Order: sequence, then structure tokens, then C-alpha cells
Amino acid sequence: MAGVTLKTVAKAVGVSPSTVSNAYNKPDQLSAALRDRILATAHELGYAGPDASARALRSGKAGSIGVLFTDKLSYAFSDPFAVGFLAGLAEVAEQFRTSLLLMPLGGEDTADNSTAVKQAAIDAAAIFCVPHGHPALEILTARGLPAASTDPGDFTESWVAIDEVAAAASLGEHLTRLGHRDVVVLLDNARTPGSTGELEPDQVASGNPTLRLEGLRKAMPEARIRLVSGGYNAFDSGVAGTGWVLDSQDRPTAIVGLSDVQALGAMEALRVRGLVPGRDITVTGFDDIPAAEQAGLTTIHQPIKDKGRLLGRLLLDPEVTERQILLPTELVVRASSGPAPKN
Amino acid sequence: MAGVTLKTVAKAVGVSPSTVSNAYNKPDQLSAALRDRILATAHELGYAGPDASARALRSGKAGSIGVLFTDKLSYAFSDPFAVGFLAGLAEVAEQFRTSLLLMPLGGEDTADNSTAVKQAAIDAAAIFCVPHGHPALEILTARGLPAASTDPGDFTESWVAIDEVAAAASLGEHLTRLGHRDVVVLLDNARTPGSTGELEPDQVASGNPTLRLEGLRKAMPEARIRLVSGGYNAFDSGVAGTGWVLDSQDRPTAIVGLSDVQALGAMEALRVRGLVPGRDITVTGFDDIPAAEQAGLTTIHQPIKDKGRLLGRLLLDPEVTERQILLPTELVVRASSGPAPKN
DNA sequence: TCGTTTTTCTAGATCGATTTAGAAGAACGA
DNA sequence: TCGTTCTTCTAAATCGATCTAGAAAAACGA
Repeated sequence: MAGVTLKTVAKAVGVSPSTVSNAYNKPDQLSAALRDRILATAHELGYAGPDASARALRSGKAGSIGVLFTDKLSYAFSDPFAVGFLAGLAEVAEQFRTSLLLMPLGGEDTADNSTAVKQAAIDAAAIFCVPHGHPALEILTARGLPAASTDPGDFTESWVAIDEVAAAASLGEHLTRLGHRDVVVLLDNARTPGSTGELEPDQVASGNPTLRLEGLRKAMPEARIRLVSGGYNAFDSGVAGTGWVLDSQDRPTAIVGLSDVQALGAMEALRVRGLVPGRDITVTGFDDIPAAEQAGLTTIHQPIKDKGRLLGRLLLDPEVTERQILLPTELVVRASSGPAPKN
Repeated sequence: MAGVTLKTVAKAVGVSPSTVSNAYNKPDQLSAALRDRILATAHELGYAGPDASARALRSGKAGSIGVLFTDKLSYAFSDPFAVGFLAGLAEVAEQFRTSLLLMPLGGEDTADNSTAVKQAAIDAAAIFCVPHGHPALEILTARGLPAASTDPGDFTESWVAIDEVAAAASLGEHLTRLGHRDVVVLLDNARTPGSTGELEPDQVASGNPTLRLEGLRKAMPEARIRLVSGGYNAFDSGVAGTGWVLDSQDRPTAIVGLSDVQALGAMEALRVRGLVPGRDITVTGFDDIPAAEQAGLTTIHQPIKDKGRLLGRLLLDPEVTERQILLPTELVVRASSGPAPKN
């Protein structure tokens, strides 16, 4: 059972290794009778087919694309937005008979930690919401693999993205129209994930968050905008961050979650305190995950599954020649946003 | 840039390939000065470190475990239950610096289609809700890799599971107590995924579904139990299947979804027709995903994230010596189940 | 000073396949 | 019948590393 290789099979059948290889990979290169005989003895010997690593080495194809999936792999799954992206990507990967390799990035920011990214046998890489400047991205560039990102950064030629600035601006305009001049932005804190409290501008992870803030500031030039974090991008940190804000002396009139999961956490924190979103305090999100609709959350819709699909095709489908794709977004106004209370 | 290998670097520095290899893998085997020199020239030459496939071939370790994730990879992501499992698994994989390789199983049931499973460079395999007898499972056994499953089937020595029969029975007892004698079970149909309608017993995918049905039948010996499918395991097929049932002349008093997503679909189908779950028709689920609580769905709770975590440790943590782990379940009664209307 | 241990480095085999170039034989056309 | 083409199969090189065993040099102890 153990140690059965192409050679073993070849010897058993009495043919050359090349022929056995051809039996698996190029059926038209040998007679059907011989092929059947080879496959039969292979089965008898318990040979499960050509070894994956050896094949990958020799042929230079791994048959899989790597996915750099947010800073913290295990957290990513708690955000339906991220999962939607993965679903779209998986759909395309499935079509192209390609596997998806989810790689942990390693918590600390030392290059040594991204071993998975260094050692992964992959043909290409998909990058989803990885903060700019993350060491794993450098490693990826060093490897010279084709890569596509959800961020129009400077490190990959290919990307599928939305106009983050414009989208955030449309949200900001909505808030401005409603009279909000005192806003708290709820975001995740990559540096010190555990702590809850106000953030300095330089603590914001570069990438989407920066761009969204930029758009918001542009559309709300006269507003006071504070940054608050409750930790990682998750429901719980939305609850925590909002709780911290609400229990302070200085409540804003609106809370802008930089993701829907955080915004939903914010709504929960309001509910616990007997406050009604949209009446007492406005809450908005970003992404438009399914739960946002049920909760009546005002948010920015973006076609996330398409994002995954297109990014997959960028990497796998040779017929797709565009390298940079911008997807549309839409402001979806629901009950969680309302006019700012007059004081 | 292209074609830079260990050898190239070795030649450039003037040392043997072994030494360059050691510079990367066994830093204590050479002087720090030489190591720095090697790493520096490697960087200059644009060498990104040892090739993954070659390393995997020689050392026999791929650094990743394969995930057989439900029949249809792209559908799996729409079920929070499946995602929860993956989150738990990813958490452990992350700890052990191991990547997760999501492998498409291939739609049709021909062995030829499971190429990914054949060719994947993996050290072990995690099997989540794959129907018994799926060709991919045979291939996996043939490869002789360590594997762990969520089903206590006969093909893997290791598993993490719940007592499906007992759990389903407790649900059945609940329904019996409430007076239900006419039940429709809502399940997914692996054979002909597209169609909506009644299923013959032999069309039920063996694995979890069979066991749950067994438990249900055991606890409801006097009830009429019909099987209905709306397609794949998804919200939409719950809606479709239930719609088909409700629009027929022969309505049951209870609808048992074999997963929460399908049960939630059933509730939606009721809502559309102005029916109230638990009053007009009882609806139950299975799994207890977060949305179930919000919707007030009576269901069976199982610790899905732990399931993923434990399965991961079964494969990765040498300190875990148990091979078979049974997790507890709990019947959670909510508003969606109520007494059967007397006729 | 000499034998022993430790450190540092290397030669060469090996992992398990695929690929290229070409040999041997069969089939074919004229 | 002879040269040509097609089919079927093979020998040997190669993919890019890691590993084993051991050599050379340095450090050490008495």
C-alpha cells in the first residue's frame, strides 16, 4: 500500500513509467487495451494516481489559487459579506476545476509569520480586504504570481472593486441632508484589536477604511467625525464600540458602521438601551448583507457575490481580458436613518 | 527574475545548494554571517524562497489540509451552519499554520469529475456533510490520507459528530407531544436538485438525512411522514418545497426542515400566504443557526463551531488522541412550534 | 601537543512524477 | 515492393528542492 509509485505500477505491468503517466494524463497516446490493463493493476496495487506534489513540481501547475482572506481568517467567516465574496469565488473555481487555498496570514506583523503564503503551492492569488502594506502582500509580489485584489492598490495589476470614496460620499450626503453634524464612525482596529475606544486617524488600516473615511469627510465637510473601534470587524465589536459611545457624555447623532456587521452590532447596543435606530440615533452600515434588509439598516449595497465571481474569472478565465473592473454601488435607505434631532 | 532557484543563489554566493536550503529551513546549521549573506543575495536575485511544490515533494508535507465541503461548494456558503463549521476549522488551522484547501467535488457523480480530490497536495482531509458513497470519498480512501468526517460513517476512523438519531428523536417527541400526526419533512435532493415535489425514501441522500429521518420516525411511530424537496439545501428551496406543500390539497400540521435554512424558507412561504408559524402550521429546523433565534424557530442546537474546531484538532493536534467525538445537542423550543390544530 | 568534540559546510542520492525526442512496428498509398 | 505516415511505446533528462552521511575546520580539554 505504502510506497507505490508510477514506477512500481510500470514494473508490475511491464511498461515504462512514461506510459503509465500517459495512461492517466493522455489517454490517446496509448492503446485502450494497455490503458485498461495499467489502470487495473494500479488499482490492484492500491495506487491512487500520480502524486500531487510531484505532478505540480514537474508540470508547474498546482491546480489551486490561494486566497488571502482578511487579516484574521477565523474572523472573516463571521461576516456574511466576506462569505458572499468567497461563495462567488468558489462558484467560478468550481467551474474551472480549481481548488481554493485559504491561507492564514499570521497574526503578528512579522514577515516570518506568513509562512503559509510563502510555502503555498498555488498558481495565482486572490486578495480580499487585506490591509495595504501587510507583509504577506510583499511575499506574494516577490513570488511573482498572478494576483487580483478587491482593493485598487498599487501592488496588483488586476482588481475588482467599487468606488469606495464615491460610495461613502453618497452615504455622507444622505446624512448631511438629514442634518447630521456629529458623527461617530465605527471601524475595526487592526493594531490593537482588543481595546475599545477612540482611534487616532493614523490607526486606521489603510485600504477600504481609509477610502471610505475620505468619502465621508468629503461629503460632510462641516461635521465632527470621531473614530471609534470595538476591536475586530464583528458584530460584538459593533456592540462594544457603540456601547462605549452611548455610555459617554458626548453622544453623536449618527453612528456610521464601516461594515454592516458592526452597524448591526450598533443597533443591538441601541436596542439594549431602549433607543430606537433612526429616531433617537441614526445608524448606517456598508455592504448590504442579507441581515441588513431584515434589520432595516440604511447601507451601501455592493454586488459582493459578483465581486468574487469576477475576481475568480480574472484569475482563471483566459477570455476575460479586462484587468480592472469597477462595480456599481447603491445607497439603500431604510428605517435606521432619520433626521438629526434638533437641540 | 524567472528561473531563479536554490542552485542559482548557491552559485551566486559560492556555496552548495544544501547550505542555501539550510539558510531557509535550519538557521542553526550555518553561521549567522553566511546566512545573512545568502538571504541578501537571494533577495537581490529576486528569489522568493524555496519552491512550494518541490519542498512538498521532497519533504512529504504539503502544509495544508483538504476540505470536502458538501456536495456543491458554492451552495455551502449560503448555509451559516456550514460556514460556522468552516470558521471553527479555520481557527485551528490558523493556530497550526496550516492552510485549508477547499476542493470542488464535481457536480456529476462520475469518478472522473473529482479531479481536485485526486490531485490536491494535502496532508489530510476534513469531510463535511458529504453524502455516503460519493466517489470523492473512495478516491480519498484510495489515497490513504488521514481523514476525519462529520459523519460517523464507516469510511473514516476519525469523526466528530452528534447523535443524529437521538437529536431527531427529541424533535419528534416534541412534535408528538404537541399532537402532530401529519408531518412533511423538507430535505435536499441530491439526485435531481432542480425539481420540487415529493421524494421516495430511496432518493434521500445517505448520511445525516437518513439518520435524522430514522430518529423522527422512531419518535413519531403513528404519524404520517411525507418527504418533500425543493432542490438543494438552501433558503429558496425551503420556500419552494413548502410552497408546493401548502398549495396542495393535503396540508400537514407540521413541516420539519432538515436544516435551519430550509426551515426559514418554510416560514417565509407561510408568511407570504398569511399563515403564522406555530399557530397555523408548526415549523421546525435543525442546527440552530443565529438567524433561527431571531426568527423564533424551534430547532435542534448543535455546537457547530466546536465541531469544526475539534475536527481540525483531530487532524492537526498530535495531543488529541480520541478518534471519535460525540457532541451534545439540545432541543430549543421557540414560537414556531405549537399544538396541532384539532380537526 | 594530541586526540576529541563541536561547528560549519558539502557531495550526491532522492522525492515522484512529466516531457522531449525518438525508436519500433503497423498501416498505407502508389 | 518501397518509402511514407501514423500509432504506440520508451530512455533519459528534468522539475526544485531536502536529506543523509560525512569531510574539513575550529574549538576544546587535559
